[in-house]
Amino acid sequence: MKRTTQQRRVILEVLSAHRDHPTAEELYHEIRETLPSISLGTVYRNLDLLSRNGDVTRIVGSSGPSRFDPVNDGHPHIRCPECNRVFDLPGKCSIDDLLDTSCLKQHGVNIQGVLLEFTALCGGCSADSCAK
Amino acid sequence: MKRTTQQRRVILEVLSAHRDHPTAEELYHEIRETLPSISLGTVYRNLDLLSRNGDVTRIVGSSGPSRFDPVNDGHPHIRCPECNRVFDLPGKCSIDDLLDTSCLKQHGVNIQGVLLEFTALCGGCSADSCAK
DNA sequence: ATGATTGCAAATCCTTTGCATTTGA
DNA sequence: TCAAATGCAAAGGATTTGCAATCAT
Repeated sequence: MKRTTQQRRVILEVLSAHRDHPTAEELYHEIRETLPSISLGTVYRNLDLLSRNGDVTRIVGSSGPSRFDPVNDGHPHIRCPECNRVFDLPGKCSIDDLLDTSCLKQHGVNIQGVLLEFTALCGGCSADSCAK
Repeated sequence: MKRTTQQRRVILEVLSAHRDHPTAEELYHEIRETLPSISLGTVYRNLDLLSRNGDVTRIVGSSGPSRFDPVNDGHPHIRCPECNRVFDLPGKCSIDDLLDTSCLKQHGVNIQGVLLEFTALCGGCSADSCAK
């Protein structure tokens, strides 16, 4: 049975306060300010559990470590290949829209999840590129 | 300057003969039947080069190693969370369709790539689940 | 009380890299 | 000829796992 430990609560709190999408390691360092003795393994274990549970979203990318998103509504992400950061995409690209417009409906497939990520230079790195 | 080595040619040949999406390690074992002395590092190096070059597609998943697809037309994939295999999705879900229907156009973002992967139990694992 | 969860560290998995050697243009 | 590519093995980064101790219920 699942228990509400202090660690799990703080991990979710700290992640939920993020408007960006931190890595497990970044969360770990941040959480250590509140719980100095928490271990990296515990952060990984809980992020895994929370994402399996649908409380948060694990964003896997074409490179680098997983990032985590406290919002789990199936919205798409966009990744900058330079700095490897992930941003939310605004607009009506929800999971439902995707499924509606996709070829899945007609196949009667029971979808458990959608992984959608666009790659494009972000503003900062785009500016850097011009300077190069 | 890029050279056509025997290794690179055979890697591309073997991958191209696949209708599924093997991992680097799977390709490595298969290729060793033709080139017994090829190393895993060379397979990885070439798959990386080929995918950067747009000759093949690297499919990163929410778990497990990367898989590779000889077809690079931006078609979406579907992954079974049980056996972790990746299947092609038929139908008109091309990268262009995605971009047309997405919220990206109106943002004028210069997209470099799209990562689209649905998760659903495949036929085999779905049947297994019922037996459990 | 007791099973879930933790901290710690070692292990594992996947992938990349350094370097001496070989090979294709 | 000579830079690109290879084989080998070691290193690397991210994540998972085993285990004894702790903690929530």
